[in-house]
Order: sequence, then structure tokens, then C-alpha cells
Amino acid sequence: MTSELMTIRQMCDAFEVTPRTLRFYEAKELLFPVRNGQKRLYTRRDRGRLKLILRGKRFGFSLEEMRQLLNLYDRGDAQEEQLKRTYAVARERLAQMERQRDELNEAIEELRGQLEWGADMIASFRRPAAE
Amino acid sequence: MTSELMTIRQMCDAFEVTPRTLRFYEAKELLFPVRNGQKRLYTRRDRGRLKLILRGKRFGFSLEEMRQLLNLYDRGDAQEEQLKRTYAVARERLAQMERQRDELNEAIEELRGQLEWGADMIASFRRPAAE
DNA sequence: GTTGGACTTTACGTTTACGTCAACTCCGGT
DNA sequence: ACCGGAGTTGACGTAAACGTAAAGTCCAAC
Repeated sequence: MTSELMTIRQMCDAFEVTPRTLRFYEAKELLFPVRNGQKRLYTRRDRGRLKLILRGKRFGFSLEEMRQLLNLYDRGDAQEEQLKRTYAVARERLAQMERQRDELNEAIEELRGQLEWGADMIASFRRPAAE
Repeated sequence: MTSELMTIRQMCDAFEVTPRTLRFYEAKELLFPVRNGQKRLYTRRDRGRLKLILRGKRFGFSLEEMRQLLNLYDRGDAQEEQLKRTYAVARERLAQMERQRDELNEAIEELRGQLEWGADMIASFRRPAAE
């Protein structure tokens, strides 16, 4: 079923993305499907890359960041230095996400505070410069 | 010092925004400074609104949402129904933020998991379709 | 042989919240 | 009269990640 080469539609169904997305990723040099005449055919390598791309997206990596990471390890020269760099990038992103989460939590607490006062919060919308 | 009417620069310094921002908010009908000839003069009302706008931004409200909320309570008809609607909007937003935070936490956990495996995570970048 | 899908390319549109000019206009000071 | 600074309008630019037509190609089925 999961044949060696997949059409764009099979890919879309498998990964829940649109054809536009796959072409877009190709234009951004994230995927390199082979061609059968006009048609794109996605290899196992493309599927692997796409899987990582989507995972990266969940982590908040930009497409450009993913492209760089993928290309880094695609050249086969996955030496110590390169590995460490990827590792560093990932840890940095993790730190960013944690900061973002903390900010979000602060905002939540603040908003929750307003709401707990009940109608007082609403009043603040009516008497803006009350203080 | 905090005179009744403030120039655009005074506003910028007071709220740490750029002139562009204030004009933008005006174009979006969030602020309504009066004019002294060419120049904009911001009233106490504008300052109150701006304060709420910036607070709203921290809560993740879009400018359009803030405009609606402000206008709602600006018409003076802050009746029960209207109040409840604002309250509802705020609670909904809070729920959104909590969902967002939860998703972020999941992603963080997932990424942290990868990192804890150390170099194995990096390896996953080399053997995409390993599974 | 033609119709219908599936696929293709090209290219402009969308969203949000401003940034960044360019070209004025106005006002106080010298 | 002239200059500099502050303020103004208008318009185009930016970023990300695609969406959405428009128009053409290709192959199998009828």
C-alpha cells in the first residue's frame, strides 16, 4: 500500500496537507519529488523529510529553519560540529517555547484575575481612565 | 504634567509606542484624537482607550476585537446584555489562551523528550524514515 | 474523439500590525 | 526671510504560509 513512489494526492491524504502545501515546500526546497513526465512522485526520502517538517512545525520551527536542518544532515557530513549545532538550535527553540509559555501563563493569570472580579472587569471597559 | 491634551510625542513616550502606531490605531477607528489645526491632540478618553487596547493586546485580542469591545461600551448602552457579551468574549479568549498554552506544553514535552534522548534525536534527523 | 479527472504552472491575494520612505505644511526662533 | 524640527498624509513594503483562481496538459474511460 505504502508503495515506493506516491502521487501528490496520496501524499496529501497520508499527511493531511494540500497539494498547494507540497508544491510550496518544493518551491522552498524542502522536498524534491521526482518527475514522471509532468507529475510529481514522492519518494521515501520525501516522506521522511515531510514527516520531520511537520514535526518541526509543531515545535514551532519555521520552514526555513527546517530546510537548514534537513540540508545540514542531508549532505551526509553529520560530523560532531554539525550535530552539536542542530542540538543547540533545538535547545534554543525549546527555551523560546518555554518563555512563550510563561508569557502566556502570565497573560492568562492577569485575565483570569480580571474575570474573577466579575463585573468589575467589565466596568473597567467603561471607565478607562478611572485610576 | 499629565495635561488634559497630549501631543503625539507625549503619547508615544507615555505608552512606548511609535507615532505610526497611533495613526494606525486612528485609521482603524480605535482612537479619535481632536485636531489643533493639523496636529493631533489626544484626550483623556484616548489615553484610556489606548491603555485598554494595549492591555487587550497582551491578552491576545486582535485590534478588531478591541475596537468592537470599545465601541460596544462607548455607546453608553452598557446594558446587561452587552455586558454579558463582553464577559463572554473575554472568557472565550481565556479558554483559547489556555488551549494554546496546553498545546505549547505538549510540544515542549515532546521536544524535551527528544532532547533527553540526547544524540538519538539528532539521529532521527538522519534516518527520517527509520520506522 | 471527447469528456472528465488529476495534475501542472503562473501569479496574484490573504492576514496582522505596523515600518519606512517621500513629500509637504506649520511654527517658533534668529 | 530662512532654518530646523515636529507633525502630517499617502503609499508601498514586510513577514509566513499558504489559498485561490486561471489556463493549460495528460491519460484513461466511454
